[in-house]
Amino acid sequence: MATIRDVSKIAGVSVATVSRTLSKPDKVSAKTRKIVNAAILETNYKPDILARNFRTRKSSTIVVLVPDIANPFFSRVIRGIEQTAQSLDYAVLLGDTQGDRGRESTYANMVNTSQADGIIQLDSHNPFENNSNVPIVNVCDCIRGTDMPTIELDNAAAARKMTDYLISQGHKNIAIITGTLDSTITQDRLSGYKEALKNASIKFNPNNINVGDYSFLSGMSATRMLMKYQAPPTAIFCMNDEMAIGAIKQAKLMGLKIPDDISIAGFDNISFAEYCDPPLTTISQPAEEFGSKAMSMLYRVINQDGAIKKNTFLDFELIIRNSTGRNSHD
Amino acid sequence: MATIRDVSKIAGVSVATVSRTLSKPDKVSAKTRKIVNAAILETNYKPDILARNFRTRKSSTIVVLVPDIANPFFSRVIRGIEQTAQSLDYAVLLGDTQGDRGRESTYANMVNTSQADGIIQLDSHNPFENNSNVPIVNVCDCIRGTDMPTIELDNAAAARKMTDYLISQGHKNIAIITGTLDSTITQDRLSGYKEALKNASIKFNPNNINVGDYSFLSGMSATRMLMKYQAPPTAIFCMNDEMAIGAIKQAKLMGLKIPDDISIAGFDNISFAEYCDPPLTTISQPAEEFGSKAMSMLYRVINQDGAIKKNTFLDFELIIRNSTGRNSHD
DNA sequence: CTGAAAGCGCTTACAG
DNA sequence: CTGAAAGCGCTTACAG
Repeated sequence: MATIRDVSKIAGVSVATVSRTLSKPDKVSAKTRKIVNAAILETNYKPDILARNFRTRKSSTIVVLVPDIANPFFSRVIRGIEQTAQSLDYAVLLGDTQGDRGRESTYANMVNTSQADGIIQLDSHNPFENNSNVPIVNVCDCIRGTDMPTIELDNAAAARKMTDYLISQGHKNIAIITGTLDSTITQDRLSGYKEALKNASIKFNPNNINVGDYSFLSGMSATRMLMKYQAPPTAIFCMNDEMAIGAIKQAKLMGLKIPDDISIAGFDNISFAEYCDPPLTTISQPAEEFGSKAMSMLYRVINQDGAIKKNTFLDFELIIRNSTGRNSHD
Repeated sequence: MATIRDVSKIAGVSVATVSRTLSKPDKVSAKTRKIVNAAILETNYKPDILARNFRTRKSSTIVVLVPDIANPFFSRVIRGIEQTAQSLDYAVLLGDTQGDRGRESTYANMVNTSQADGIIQLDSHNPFENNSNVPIVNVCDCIRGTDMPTIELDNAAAARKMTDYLISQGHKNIAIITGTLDSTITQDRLSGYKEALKNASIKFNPNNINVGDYSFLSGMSATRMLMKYQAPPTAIFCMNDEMAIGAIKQAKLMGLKIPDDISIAGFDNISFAEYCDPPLTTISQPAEEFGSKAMSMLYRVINQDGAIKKNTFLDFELIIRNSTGRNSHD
């Protein structure tokens, strides 16, 4: 590969001039620029970005910590991150952590070794033990009480909206299948559910809370348990669409009609929500926008360029489809 | 951040010795090692990997070119890449190309600028105009007639197996909904389908080929057209699961019973295949293994360490579920 | 507008 | 086993 030195020799100028022609062309005379550009073409010179990054002490790379890249919601968030990173000339390193703290800190540490300039964390952990001054943005599932800027949904409000809707359909015995309990998202959605019940003066029944883990299978097994109660719920609100799809499958296996016998709702509005049978009532989240906003925010944090908003909330939408309907049990 | 210089001063040794303590500890006396390690601890020194990469002329980073990260099959492949990359101490840069050649070559060019050591390409394009000597592995959707090592399925054999199975169920009028025609995968699966018909002495009907684009919607619209024929097909083989799920939705909308009125099969065995209604008959592909094998192969190419196999074929499996059944039309 | 020079933080032959 | 020194390919104050 040709280096800047090769170009400078052929052009008969200093390496400084070649460098300037590339980075600050207005500081170079038109004539010199022409000569240099010709030499660049001739040598097929491509600047060594690794060397440049090393010299300028910035990698123009960010790392995204994601619990599971194969999750259909996260993969859309990452698509949003990636698109915006491209337009800002940042490269995106993938840190699939599988929820493992060790992997998280390994990846997060890439900032300390100059391999990345900042971090986008999609999980509700702080990858650093104490508040460091590493640029980091927390998106989707956000920790409370840290200095990290967050981009999130008002998950309590969204869960309240869904629960309100189910109540409006005449449901009183409404179960909820939660995600893993250590996640902020789970906690917020749970409190939104409880609030809605309270506002409607419906007594909260602890048996109606079933802990899942955001997987299809946990949606199935939770539903199996719930439907064995003496007074089974007439509606089940699942904290994500996968669990709701699992719940639908289980309900059908038990011979139940949806939504006549049981209403089932999800959260996320993944693309399959529209294609399952019946189509899923759910909360739509702007997945790509989460990614895009997170990347823009991280850019501002890294480059101290623009206002840093501590907490950003994006809009959600209740999508009513046919997996839910009026309570026909009483 | 502490540098190697800081450590060397505190330890009272040269920077060379600090460097060796980290990279070739057996070349350093136990006593010196102890002193150096203490100094490293004291200063909380983290080697600057960017500087190291620059110095050693390798980035220990690879870039993966993927048409769409949000595709549930690709995201599993990437998970496989990422896991293996981790164990080989490589970082993974994400290149979501959206099928755009310009983006592909931008990302591929990162190897020429020292930002990456090699490329995994998930699409059937050569990102370089002419055969370059850039380390690259082509996986899943592979180009014919290049020097790139490929890791793929025998897609023709897999499509033949599915078609054979449908024929064995008494189907003769079997339609196929293809992916985009410029993809090698599409071509291979199409020829497998044709071969199977030929082997069974079933006359191939060009009207039974409907071109889709691997999306739900194209599965729906293709099915709408196919079912309007005077003699509509009794089975539809879709080249991926999304189109099959779209086809199922459309068939239901038209009041058809699956599989009684129409058998529908997919390809990929994404996680939703098991949860749609009826569960989808499909071809299972080892998505993670594709990624993992691709990464191992790329490692060997980059480091010229181990045998390079030009074409690797992984195993597929026919998964029979309830979206297909015996032809009950004649 | 241009060039000479320093230097980013490492690694690694080379000499001892 | 250890150190002094060169150098990876750039960028950027500084001087002119």
